[in-house]
Amino acid sequence: MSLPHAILTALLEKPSSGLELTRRFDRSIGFFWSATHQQIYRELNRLERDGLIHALPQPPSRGRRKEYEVLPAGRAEVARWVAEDQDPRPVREPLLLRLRAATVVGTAGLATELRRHLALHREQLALYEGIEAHDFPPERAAGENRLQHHILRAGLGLETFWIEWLTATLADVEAGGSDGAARGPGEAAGVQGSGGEAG
Amino acid sequence: MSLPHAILTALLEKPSSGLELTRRFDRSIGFFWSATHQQIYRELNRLERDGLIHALPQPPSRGRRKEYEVLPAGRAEVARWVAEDQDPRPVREPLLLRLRAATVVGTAGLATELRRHLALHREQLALYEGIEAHDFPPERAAGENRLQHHILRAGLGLETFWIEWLTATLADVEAGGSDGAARGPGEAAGVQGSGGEAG
DNA sequence: CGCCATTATGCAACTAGGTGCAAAACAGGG
DNA sequence: CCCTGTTTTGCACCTAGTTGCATAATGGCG
Repeated sequence: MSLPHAILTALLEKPSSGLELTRRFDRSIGFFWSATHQQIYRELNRLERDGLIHALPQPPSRGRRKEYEVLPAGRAEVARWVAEDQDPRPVREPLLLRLRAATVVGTAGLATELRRHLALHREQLALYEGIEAHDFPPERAAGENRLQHHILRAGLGLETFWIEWLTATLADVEAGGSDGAARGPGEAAGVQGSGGEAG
Repeated sequence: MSLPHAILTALLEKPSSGLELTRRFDRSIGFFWSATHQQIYRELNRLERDGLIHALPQPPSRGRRKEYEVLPAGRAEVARWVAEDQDPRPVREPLLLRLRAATVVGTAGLATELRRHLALHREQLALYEGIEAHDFPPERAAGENRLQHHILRAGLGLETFWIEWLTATLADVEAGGSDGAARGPGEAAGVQGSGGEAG
């Protein structure tokens, strides 16, 4: 249940309309929690219904722009949520599943996918580096915005990790080259994980 | 849509019943794609209906154990999926959102959460290291199971990244200590992101 | 045999995110 | 003023994952 809190945070930073929020999600908050405009409008209505935000007084009708502002109850809810016990979400990474599948059905087409992902992660890293250069120049390091910088560093670090991992994995996949099925159908039993069941 | 393929992969590795699959998800596949037994049973029925797997001939009735096996169509589907164009899923990380929220409403309670997450990630790293020591001992490196090892290394790398990041971030959060709201309500406008809108 | 804990499968309802499309308001040109 | 394209909000439906609970079979024990 993070979307409502993401929206509250965005509105605390700056009261906005739904469409403005959508644009800010696309370019900033969405790096770590993406949302479509439909989701955002739906959630704005719920938040207003629940008394956490309110629309600035305007005769409300369908296509008319509505500017929202966070109410004290909303701010309190965000503060509560920041301190809340919340376990890290389990990793869900289809690419790793596909790698595992490739050990059984063969690696045909896998290298192409790895290369494509590598390119995408490099692109994302470059984007983050641009933001860092712009918003956190070395001269005024250790300012008020240490936390913001850490958030960005998480993005930088994750992309860097994937680039390194993909590079290493790709090298082995290209070297191995067992494109066909690793073994005939029917003999696949009991191959993976000799008790410990790794990765 | 990864669950059906995860199940197919698991069944290719070793034909199993629903409950066996559930246990293997808990201890191995689920590290990168978790699933409950209810999800697994539901998906097994769909996969059978669609002709990708079939249950070994047994008089079928409610609580009776059913062993499943992958059909050729199922294996082909997995091979197709391995090579399929599939963009990396966008990051969804509530902890980073909460950090961002903390820059607005204050960091009260945040350090505790960071410490808790740090402990959990250290635990998970230790688990992965145990598996690596057991399944990939240094003497028989570079064997047939290079790919499996890379999968595990992804887990190791991610946990390592989070541990480092949490350690650095925690240091700053504990140093800063602006536990209360960073600024009075109402003046929050236009603070975050001077155009570039970082992190 | 009768009882009970455990194994094993499964349904139903709910939550949250994703997709497609519609409709009201607004802005500008003719 | 009217038409048209764009902005802005929103509904309806769908898919996937989660939670709570139900029910059948099985294996041991008295």
